Amino acid sequence: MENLHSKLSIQINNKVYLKDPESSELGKLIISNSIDLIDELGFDEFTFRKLAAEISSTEASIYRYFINKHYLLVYLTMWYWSWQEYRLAISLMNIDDAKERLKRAVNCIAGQIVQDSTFSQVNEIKLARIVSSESDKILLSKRIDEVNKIGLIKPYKDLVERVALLITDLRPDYKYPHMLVSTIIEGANHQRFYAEHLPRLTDVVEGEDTVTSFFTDIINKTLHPDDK
Amino acid sequence: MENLHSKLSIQINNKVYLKDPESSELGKLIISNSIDLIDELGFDEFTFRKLAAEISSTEASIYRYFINKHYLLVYLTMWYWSWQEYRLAISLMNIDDAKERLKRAVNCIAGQIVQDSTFSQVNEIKLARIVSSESDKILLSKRIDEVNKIGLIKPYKDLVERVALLITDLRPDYKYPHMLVSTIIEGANHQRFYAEHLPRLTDVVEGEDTVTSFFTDIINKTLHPDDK
Amino acid sequence: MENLHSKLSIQINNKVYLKDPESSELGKLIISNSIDLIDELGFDEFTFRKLAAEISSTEASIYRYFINKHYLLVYLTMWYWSWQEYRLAISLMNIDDAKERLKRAVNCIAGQIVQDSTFSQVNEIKLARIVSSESDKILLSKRIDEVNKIGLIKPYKDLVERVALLITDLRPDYKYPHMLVSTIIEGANHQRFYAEHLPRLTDVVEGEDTVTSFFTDIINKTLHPDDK
Amino acid sequence: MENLHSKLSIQINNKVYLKDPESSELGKLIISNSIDLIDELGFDEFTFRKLAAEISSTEASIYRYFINKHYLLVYLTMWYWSWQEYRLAISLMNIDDAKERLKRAVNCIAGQIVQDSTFSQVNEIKLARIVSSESDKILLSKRIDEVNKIGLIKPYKDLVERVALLITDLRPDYKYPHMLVSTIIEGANHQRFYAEHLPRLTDVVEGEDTVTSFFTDIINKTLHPDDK
DNA sequence: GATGAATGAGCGTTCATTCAT
DNA sequence: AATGAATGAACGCTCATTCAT
Repeated sequence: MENLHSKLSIQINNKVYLKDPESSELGKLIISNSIDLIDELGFDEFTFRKLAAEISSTEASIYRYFINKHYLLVYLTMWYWSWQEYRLAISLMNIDDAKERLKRAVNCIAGQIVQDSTFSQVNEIKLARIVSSESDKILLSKRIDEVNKIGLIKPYKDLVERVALLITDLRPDYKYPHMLVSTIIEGANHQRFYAEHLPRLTDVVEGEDTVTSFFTDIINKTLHPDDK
Repeated sequence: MENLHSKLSIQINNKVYLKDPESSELGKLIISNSIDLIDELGFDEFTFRKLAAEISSTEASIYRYFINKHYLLVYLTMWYWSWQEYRLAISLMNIDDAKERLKRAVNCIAGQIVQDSTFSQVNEIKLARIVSSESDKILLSKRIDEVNKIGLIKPYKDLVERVALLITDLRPDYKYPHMLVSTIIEGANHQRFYAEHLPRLTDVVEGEDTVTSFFTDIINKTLHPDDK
Repeated sequence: MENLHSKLSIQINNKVYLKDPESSELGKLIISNSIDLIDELGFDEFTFRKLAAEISSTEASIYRYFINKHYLLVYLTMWYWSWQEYRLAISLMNIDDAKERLKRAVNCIAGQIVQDSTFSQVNEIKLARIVSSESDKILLSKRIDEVNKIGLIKPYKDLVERVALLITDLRPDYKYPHMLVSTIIEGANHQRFYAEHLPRLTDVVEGEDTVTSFFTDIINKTLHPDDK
Repeated sequence: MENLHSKLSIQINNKVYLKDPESSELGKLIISNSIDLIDELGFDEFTFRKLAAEISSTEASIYRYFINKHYLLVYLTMWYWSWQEYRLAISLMNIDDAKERLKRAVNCIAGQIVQDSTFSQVNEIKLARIVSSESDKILLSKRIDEVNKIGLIKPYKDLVERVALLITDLRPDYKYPHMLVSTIIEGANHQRFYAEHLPRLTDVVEGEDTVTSFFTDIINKTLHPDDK
């Protein structure tokens, strides 16, 4: 497992940050506390001032690491998608059956997140909640082209691509693999949020992971129309 | 058609505003110019100060109508969903076949928006783009519970409900009609945005409305697995 | 009593208001509700907007009566001092002994206020509390000279004068009758406030009206040094 | 005198400020100029914006030192009372006779203020005038309990206590020492203001410090009724 | 005479950011 | 490398006030 981890370790494009937060204690504090704080306040209410107060440091110090709070959010989001791809890679190891591979992938991207103890300064559950509710502020933002141009969306596109390939492996003639994958990823995020706040937009069934069931059902029917 | 319009006219919950913007010239200016400005700047950069400058009025005057810019966005979004339901109602008139009704509904909610000359101060194309990229700031916001409690999300929930019922009409045993509908509506919004900015997340085919095709395909296969 | 009341009825200098609030129902509403509201919020937080909301009228309507909120406070305060002088006049009727007259006067100006049912729209207890804590904003204000020039402080000066004369009647050689009276009036206000909020500045004795006792003691000793 | 000063230097509760204004040049500018400006404009017209313009700095910089202008006024007032206690301490040094001690104390608290060159950035004459006319905005304010709870009124209460003890030394049986002291302090402030603006409330005698004489007379008669 | 609508002005506050140490 | 101090700029909001009806 150790060598796996090192092989698959999470690499973040160095254009998101000015100084790698992994390279110092303060940097790690910035990461872990920003996750807590954004989860608690929402991204709009989150500021470098509040973060600085939280870690007993100063705004100026945080600016050493990130140009602005938008880029910090991009960093967290990229980390999350990279981690998701890493999880997926592990989940697919030594699995050969295309159907089973896809099933596992859907579980990864639509299923519930659990804490991963490999990365100590990251609370993956909170981070998933942040990505859920705030990542649209990156993906649908006016700044998307600028951010995309320097490659910061790559981890997300890679994840989508990788799952899309699993679909193509299974059904080479299916015409919309990328749309299907990105719709599932983002739809799952939304549905989990609605389950808590706007249940009339969902069909929650007590005691099962309705979100996963829903998307698995779609995948099965969409890709295996004549299977039976 | 005239009497239809009056029957189906768009009513907005009066808790979103302090003073009905439909009730005065200034109010209408606020609506039409806020649509232009939010579309141009994005909601984060949009401020009452800028809007006031645009309509040669003052922030104080705008505050007579809306508590803050968040509620203005809620107003616009509610208007949009109400208008969508109104469009849907028209599109389904005198159509009896359940399959055809659902097909038309999907076209409505996933299809491209065109300008509607009935409502002069609203540019529906820009508004659709705003709802596309900013409505998550309402639906996924920390304030959702407060906003939902006073009934401001009702138009969206009603729209989802109405389409979900079409699904139930066709397949009474399908378990996830609401999730399917809300996923389609929001997925379509995202996909249209990606088509322009992040094509690797989509599967655009030149010369066809890929988004509609994609979701129509899902609907068909998900709801008619053994039809043919 | 009726003719007494008419003789001694409270006349307010007509320069404080634009339109006499006694002359209309709305005017009376303005008076009674402003007393409630200033007592509740403090004068700084009190605004014509809030008052208008309270009486379901508009700011513009209130401006028909008073130039601004400062003058409304002056009105209330003048009313209060005039009412105090009226109370004093009643309390001294048919009393001839100079000592007794002074004693009653001190009771009037330093004693606790009770509701007077003669003036229905005025809650004298609340008004006394307002005068207590806010009248310094008139008497010590930068605008005092402007307000004083048009005679708006007259009721207060008249009250002080009248009590000072009682002192002079008793001790013609006492040199500081006005200072003594104004110090007592204002001191009593402060002491009552402190009794509630800053007891370390007072010497409250359970079960007696310490404020009155304190000032009565001062009066007695200051004016009767060789009485015994 | 030097070592006395260091012993008795003025310490201000650090809850009034965010950053100690004594700790920087800007801080000292804030103090000295706010005294000038409040004295000139009155506290209501005084704003951080105007102060910032005066010292060629920005509101933001001032907010580094004080939460809001109310707390700045509390700071100034506390400083004033601490300074008064310091003056008193000096004035009583090596004086043993209780009567003489009290007499000096009354001179301190009721007498006229003169400039003290020890504290360069503070113009004590202006500050005294400010405390005179504005301190009631602290002591009688709706916020008094909040301010008192965190100890910001302590300097005033200490000063009152200290003088009250002198009274008790002289007349252990006198029942209202605190009321007498606080009445004198505040009465003196008012009387000095009236002498300038509302002479009919006072009994000014040309060429003597009437305010001091008046209160000294009260003290003497109130505390030594049978002395002669 | 009373009100509805609108507005000019300015306050308090916070933010993102820079500079000097 | 990290921080303390300072600041320019703008935002959100409210107030007092006026005008037209």
